[in-house]
Amino acid sequence: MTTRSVPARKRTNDPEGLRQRLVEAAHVAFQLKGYHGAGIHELKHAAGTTGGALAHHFPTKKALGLAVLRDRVAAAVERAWIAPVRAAPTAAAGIAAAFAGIIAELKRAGEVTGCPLNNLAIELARHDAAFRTEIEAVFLRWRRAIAEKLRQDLEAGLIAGLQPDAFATFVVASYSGAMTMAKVSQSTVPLELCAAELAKILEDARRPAGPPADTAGRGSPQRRPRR
Amino acid sequence: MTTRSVPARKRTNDPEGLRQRLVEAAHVAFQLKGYHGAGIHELKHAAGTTGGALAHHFPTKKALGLAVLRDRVAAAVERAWIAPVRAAPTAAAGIAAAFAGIIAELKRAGEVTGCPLNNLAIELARHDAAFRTEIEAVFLRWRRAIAEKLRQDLEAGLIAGLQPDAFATFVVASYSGAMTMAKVSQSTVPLELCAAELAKILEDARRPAGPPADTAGRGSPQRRPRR
DNA sequence: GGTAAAACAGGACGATCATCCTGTTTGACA
DNA sequence: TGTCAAACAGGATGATCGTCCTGTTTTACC
Repeated sequence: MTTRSVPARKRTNDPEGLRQRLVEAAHVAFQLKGYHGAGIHELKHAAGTTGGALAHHFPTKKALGLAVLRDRVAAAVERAWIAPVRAAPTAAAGIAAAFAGIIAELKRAGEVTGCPLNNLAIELARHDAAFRTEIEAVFLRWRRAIAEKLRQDLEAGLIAGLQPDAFATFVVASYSGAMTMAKVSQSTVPLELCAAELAKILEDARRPAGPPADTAGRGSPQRRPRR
Repeated sequence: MTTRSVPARKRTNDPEGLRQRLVEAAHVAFQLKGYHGAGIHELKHAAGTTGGALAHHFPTKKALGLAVLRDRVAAAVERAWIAPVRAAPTAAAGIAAAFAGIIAELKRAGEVTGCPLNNLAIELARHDAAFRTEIEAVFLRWRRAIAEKLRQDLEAGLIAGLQPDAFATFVVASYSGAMTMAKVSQSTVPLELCAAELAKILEDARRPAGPPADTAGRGSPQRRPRR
């Protein structure tokens, strides 16, 4: 226990806290202005720190960008998509919940800054191999979570006639593209339209009542096999 | 007619040609490295010109960017999507043709640089109002072409149970998002999966034989009204 | 052929970019 | 309490950013 009666502290060393502030500031700035559009000076000013601290925690801008991807963007996808899908009773409910949550948040914010993963993906996928790998991993986890839920629904006999992996990719693609248009039009309408379309498709894939499917049994689904 | 027997020409004034070279170089560079990622020096070097010429044709980088959007990006969307959709017998065929053409071109190129409209949209939509307006206009024309074709199919009784405008937005969103994933994974697979999903959905919306629909007639479509 | 504007060349310009360097403060441990 | 590495401050650094300025060449028109 050091003498804590020192009159006034000039500085408080808080490496983890400052690191978080830097990553958060970068996350926000990248989301608003893009990776190349946001300058280092702006980032350290927003985080309330200086060049020395930034260099200590992140030697290069690339290191900071990777931290944003790993810590914030991956977490955002987890929070907005993976968790709702996993928690929902069905894939259809989970997808609807994810869309609804994001739309509600956008309306509350009053502006559309776009999907953080897509924003960085388009700007950095071809720019650097490390970024590309990291981004691809997040996309993969995202698709996997949806596909897994779809597989559960299929095995439970709740839906029929679709391939989990292909449809999961389709869902992510529809959402991503809708968010891009939402960003351009600064409106949630594209997201609402796409959510409705996906809901219709999943409704059509639903089985009538749903007696647990005889998984290995006869190959004839009860309703409209989608070829 | 001037004396054309001058020994050697040092320069050939070709304002329109140089302008095209500048716009083309910028289009390529923006596609590969993004708007902010591509520098002015790089652009004028690629176009084989100097600062004076660039300043003469485009006073600012923004002016050059807008020219790229109007001249090249809009044309790319027109060529890859609007024209195939208009030329096709049905919307389903047009959408399939657009996907197929783009996938074939990507395989020929051996790399995926992404949709030029999406690339610029995500980077510039929130950066500048002029860019946003221009990008939104291209998206609108794109969606309108698909919606128009869907409306024709509906009126011809070829399909039923979907809203043209909403579904057109859905198609553009699916493609855009799929292209983003294709860029990240450097693979055409996401595009192929999404094309197949859209084909399935449009197949399900197809009417059996297709006697020209009694447009204003009874409100009960022959097969599975999608609510 | 003379003239003026358009079409270019080529470099200067200040600002900002990301990174690095030196020096000071803090905190853990002996 | 003394020591030392980690954690920061703050500015220097060269490179590159986009823009602008001066001067020369070409072209259209009289």
